[in-house]
Amino acid sequence: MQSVAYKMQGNILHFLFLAMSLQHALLTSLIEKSSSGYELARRFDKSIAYFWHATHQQIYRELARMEQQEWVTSSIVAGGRAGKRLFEVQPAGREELRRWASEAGEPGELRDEMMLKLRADAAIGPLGLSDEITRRLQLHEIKLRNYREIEASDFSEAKPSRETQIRYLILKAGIAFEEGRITWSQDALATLSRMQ
Amino acid sequence: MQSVAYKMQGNILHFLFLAMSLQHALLTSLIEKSSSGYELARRFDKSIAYFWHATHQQIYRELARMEQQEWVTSSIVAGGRAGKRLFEVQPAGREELRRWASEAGEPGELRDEMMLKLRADAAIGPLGLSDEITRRLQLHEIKLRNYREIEASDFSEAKPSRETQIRYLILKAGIAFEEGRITWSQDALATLSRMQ
DNA sequence: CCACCCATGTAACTAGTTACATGATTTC
DNA sequence: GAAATCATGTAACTAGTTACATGGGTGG
Repeated sequence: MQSVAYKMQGNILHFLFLAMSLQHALLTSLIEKSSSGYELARRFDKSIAYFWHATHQQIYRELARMEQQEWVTSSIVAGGRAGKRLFEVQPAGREELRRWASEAGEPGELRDEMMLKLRADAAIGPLGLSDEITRRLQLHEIKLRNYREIEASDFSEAKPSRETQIRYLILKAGIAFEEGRITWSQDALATLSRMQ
Repeated sequence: MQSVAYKMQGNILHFLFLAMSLQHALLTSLIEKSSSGYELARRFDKSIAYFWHATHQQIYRELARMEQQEWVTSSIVAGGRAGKRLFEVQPAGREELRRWASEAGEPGELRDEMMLKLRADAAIGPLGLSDEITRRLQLHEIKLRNYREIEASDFSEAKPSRETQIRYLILKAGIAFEEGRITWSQDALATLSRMQ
């Protein structure tokens, strides 16, 4: 959250803030595998989507910024489709990733609309939220099943590598989160039906 | 997430999207108690801050927008400090709150930087994240203790009202979240130290 | 030849953050 | 009379969203 650099743009002095994380997520993803913006967007949806979503527009914008800062370079792929560019992380990008990782940060917020809707229900009377809670409960159950499948297929080795163990930790955070939401949703449904 | 209205502004036709939630959080807060923007910001930090933070600048901006839409009105307080305005919710505001509550929505994302840092650690080698995880573990423990105190003081009645039961549900979501993070952090610390 | 996926991008917005600014009232 | 708190706001940014636009390649 501290400003660490500034530059001129037009006539306006302005500060760059370096608590941004989408860039760091992309750097990590590109270190794992150099890719085009499109591939990155697809992979992001699959691997980071446990806890984050980003649109392709955002990703292209951040890639352009990172290229300006020389954290990544891009080159047009010969054999690929017209215009396809391969992004690769440069030493400055790796450096930045290390710097960012050692920074302190805030734990993320929960930011769940349902909590607001419950407050509204308490304030202006029954709003019939049970259906929506049931819908969400099902979504959480589907997510949890997916995670459990990944767990069974990717993390059952006897002697997992360091990398595998870390990726498992991340998955377990997702599993715990979904389980928590499921338990809570069931509690909420029981409470609401008891009161109706 | 659907567009439901449009209007002219300058020469540009543009759409209004009504999935916004800060306005609905403020409407609920104002129904509970009509307040000035300043009081609202303080109260927001206390009651909604389990899962959401908003700055006073954001709150004043949304209050101005809601006044334009006639969801709230404001009047200068006679006895108060110079310029103090009391905001009150109008029927259109209550109507809007009901409409929004019956809408379907997406469950919130987790969006935790630490997961990204762990991925980076897996990709470019040990980054020494244990200290930061320990720091966060302590933050979660403090939050949990606070929630447990609120639980003991506000939610021990034998026959809680509907409103109290709903507010307790919201608190329990916060408690479950913090407990989940604590358990996960301990697991992560154990895994990292085993590998080091 | 048509639909679908790959691939890149612009325009224009809404939401959230940070810095700066001002002044009144209460408390010590 | 100085510091803390109450109270409102502007300016200027960064982050994220939605709509629109374009075109090539692949599979049926």
